[in-house]
Amino acid sequence: MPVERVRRRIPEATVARLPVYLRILVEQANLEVENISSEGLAELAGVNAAKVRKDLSYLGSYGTRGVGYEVAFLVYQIRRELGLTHDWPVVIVGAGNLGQALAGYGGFGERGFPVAGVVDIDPAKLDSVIGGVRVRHIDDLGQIVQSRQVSIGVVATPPAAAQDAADRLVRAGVTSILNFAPVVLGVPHGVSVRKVDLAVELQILSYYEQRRVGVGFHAIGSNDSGRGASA
Amino acid sequence: MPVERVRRRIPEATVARLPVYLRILVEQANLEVENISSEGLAELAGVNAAKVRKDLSYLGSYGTRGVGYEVAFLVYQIRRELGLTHDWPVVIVGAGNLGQALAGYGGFGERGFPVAGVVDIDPAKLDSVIGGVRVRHIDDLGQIVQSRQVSIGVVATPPAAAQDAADRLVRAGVTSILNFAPVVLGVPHGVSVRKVDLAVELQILSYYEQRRVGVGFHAIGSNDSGRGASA
DNA sequence: CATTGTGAAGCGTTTCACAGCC
DNA sequence: GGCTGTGAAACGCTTCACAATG
Repeated sequence: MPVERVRRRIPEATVARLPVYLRILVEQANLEVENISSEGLAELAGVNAAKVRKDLSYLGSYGTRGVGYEVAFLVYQIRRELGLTHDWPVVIVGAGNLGQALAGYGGFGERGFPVAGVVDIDPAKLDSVIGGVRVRHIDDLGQIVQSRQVSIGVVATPPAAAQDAADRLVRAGVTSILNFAPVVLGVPHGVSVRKVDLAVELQILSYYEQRRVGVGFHAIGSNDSGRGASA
Repeated sequence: MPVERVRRRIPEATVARLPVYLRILVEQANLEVENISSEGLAELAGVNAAKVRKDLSYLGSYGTRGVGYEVAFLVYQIRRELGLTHDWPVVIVGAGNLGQALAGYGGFGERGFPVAGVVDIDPAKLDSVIGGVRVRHIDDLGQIVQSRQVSIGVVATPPAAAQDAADRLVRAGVTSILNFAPVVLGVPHGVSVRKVDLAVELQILSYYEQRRVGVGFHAIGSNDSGRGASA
């Protein structure tokens, strides 16, 4: 067992940006870029350089004054901090339109989140194969979670079934949920939930779109990760 | 022409929550609930009652002390404020896995965002019909945007094509973009962008999941809209 | 001497607490 | 009496500005 050292508490807003930095740094590494300044990374991430420096400072002092940050090293540090040193198998509940698209989308596994299973409550959907995974009955959830050590579940059901899906996931032992259903999930204390809600996103855009009429401007923040309007 | 009255500036964080309140209020209206207190709405939305009151106060003083808020009236006011009094046709760029799922997902149109068109650059994808809409070539974008008065575009392309998609959308006259590609889009000042990035969401969950090991607790915020861990 | 790392100021959001009102 | 509306306090995040430094 490796000894866990004391972990600094990283602000939520920073945690939400680290994945963005990570993606950019990996791209830069592929382009054989060895060093990057806070200024350079900020540009690519669409944020302010001071923010980049502050964010990275939570990981430790890994930059070199006058030079910048070593790309490969930063990639390593961010991966470690985000817990991306190993895979996190996920289980998808709901084999409808969205569940299928998610399971079929290869990017999941590539990025360290292999689909350990797809389950549905509808017998008609069973045994079809999506993205190389056979759809199983929701009653198999516990077994899948146990055997594959799943700790992240994805709710891709219709709204009416979402709370039940979440309850089942929690009962099966899942402690993080990514919710695509337009429903506020109730989960026990200690379970993390993040939601992705298309209608909400569009309605937010609608608000700024409406304001645009007769006004000349608008800047718009976004999902924690600070992307907005930009040039 | 209706006279536009002076519009209060609503904080971004509040704008992101209004769609959630709206959805809940519509549900309550369907359940024939006539009045709701800030406490009640807060419970259903998974937020604090004071926040609900402050949020709603930006719309005006529409509550009744000692009673609460009239559900139907609030629905109307939030709709108006969000610009949901008319439809906002959207155009989807990218007819791959995700683009198809989005176009096929009926919820779009129902919620006031009918799919005015789906375009792709790949000739092989043309003319297939998704969700009742025929896939057209990306060169038709301008024509679609013009004729259908589209101001919101959805980028559902692979990452490498996302910036080009955004550029084309902007050239066609779109002023709001919902981006599903894991890429930071550069857009001219005045164009709103919101992004939905599955990998980022999963990586954020990974962070808290990792922290969980050996610790006993965690609360986790989310996409501007304040859903977190709860009981 | 370019660039990091970081106190301190600034700003937006949340929460408290209570006066105001039905 | 119960619940809203809102100043004011508390909090967290962002940005500034500059000393530290390879």
